[in-house]
Amino acid sequence: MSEAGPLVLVVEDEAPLRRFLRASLGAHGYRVLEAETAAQAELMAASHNPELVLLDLGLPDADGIDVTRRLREWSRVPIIVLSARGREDDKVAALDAGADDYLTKPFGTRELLARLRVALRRVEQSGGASDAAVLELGPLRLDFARREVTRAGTAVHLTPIEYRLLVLLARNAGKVLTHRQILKEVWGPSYASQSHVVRVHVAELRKKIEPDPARPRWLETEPGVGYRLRDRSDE
Amino acid sequence: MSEAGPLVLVVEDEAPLRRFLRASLGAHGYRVLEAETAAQAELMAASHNPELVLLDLGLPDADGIDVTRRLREWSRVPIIVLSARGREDDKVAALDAGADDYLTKPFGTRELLARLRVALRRVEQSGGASDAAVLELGPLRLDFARREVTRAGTAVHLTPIEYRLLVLLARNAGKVLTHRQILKEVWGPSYASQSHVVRVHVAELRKKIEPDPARPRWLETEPGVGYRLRDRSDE
DNA sequence: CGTCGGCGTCAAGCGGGTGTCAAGATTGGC
DNA sequence: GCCAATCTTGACACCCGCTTGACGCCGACG
Repeated sequence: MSEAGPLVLVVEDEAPLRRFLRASLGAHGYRVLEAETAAQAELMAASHNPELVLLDLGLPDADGIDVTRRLREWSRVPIIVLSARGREDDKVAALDAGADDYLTKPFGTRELLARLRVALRRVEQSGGASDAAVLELGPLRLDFARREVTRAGTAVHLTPIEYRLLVLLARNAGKVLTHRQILKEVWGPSYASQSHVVRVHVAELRKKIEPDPARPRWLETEPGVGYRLRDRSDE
Repeated sequence: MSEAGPLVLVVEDEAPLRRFLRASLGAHGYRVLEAETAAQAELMAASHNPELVLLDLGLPDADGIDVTRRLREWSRVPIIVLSARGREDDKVAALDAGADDYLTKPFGTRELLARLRVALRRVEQSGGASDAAVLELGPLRLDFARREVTRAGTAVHLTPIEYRLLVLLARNAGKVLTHRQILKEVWGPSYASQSHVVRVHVAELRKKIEPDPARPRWLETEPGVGYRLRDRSDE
């Protein structure tokens, strides 16, 4: 049950402190990413999408406050600033730039970990409100948070597999998905090549979302390849 | 544009500091509520539903950490703790009890205001996910502060687990919560995959809040996924 | 013109998830 | 230490939904 803990990006140029943070966080189950410069930090934040950033203000190549501001242009990841500077102006500047917390060195490990938990606790309970909550395709409407599908305003009841199938197709609307892709995503990697199951469930799905299931207008068959959910209405 | 600012509840027993906070906050556009004791604080939090709480740890009638914990049983309002105690253990205890920030006296006004802005900024962009003191869903009415549930006007007695279960579902009304989510929130992270317990308690809950428990209209099950509490009354 | 392979449809059977009840186990109050 | 309330655990029946197989249709191709 020891699954991977939250991913934390540590931005710190001094090697000893960096090592210390890596050890402390690692010992408490966090996965740690490290960056030594502002440039590195932004790259890693963009590519690895960490769940929290520990940011030292005293970086060699840029001011930490600028790093905070630039991160905030596209990300809401919690940022905890670590700094040797204890001046009130520095704190205010960092916090107003978008930081979530500010610790002055030297700080206690237990306090750092507690403030880390606070930041992570918050993103958790605010939930995944960020990812696209609702998708509209012609008369179809998928509400992922509610796990609810409506067609022309009326609710449609879908079984678990039908729902997963429709979500997969809708997320790739317009694109053709092969039988193999569909099996892998909906049924799991172990189901090798039983495309018959797919056909049956596609038929069920068509009965529920197509005006005339015998002549599909939305969920089209690409013979020999797979299926596609149209994203445009007209021909 | 100068509408009434955010409502802040100041919990502080020393009159001079209380006056100072009132003045500082008032000067920056905040509306200020004041409480001198833990008992007062809880009452005012429940009745006025402030957008932030400034909490002194050293209250005459109760420990501030207990106040935090009790507030967290029904509210997610940001709590910033002010304390003369600078010991790391105190900070960790307060933060883990549910506080969002911890300032050691003496603190600078500008830093306090900055940390206040951070806390308020967060609730703002998280989009106010149902965070009221009392919630109404069809015939159901949940009073979080009083820990009281009524259905069609008559009080309903709920066991601790039933109550936590209902609160969780109500806070996410309309959304589907998976068995795993429910277990983690109500029973704790250690309970891995014992969805059987959930079923039993959902059944108990239905007996108490559903008109016809055999045919659930509000607490619906999403087969293979989890449960959902309806927020819309219609069919 | 016949055959073959891919696709859609239907029905049957089975398995797993769900609801329900009741018997222990546990807790807390007096 | 006992009683009441509550939570857990197990057993069991039910039912929905998934799978599987059979069959017909249609176009491709020899």
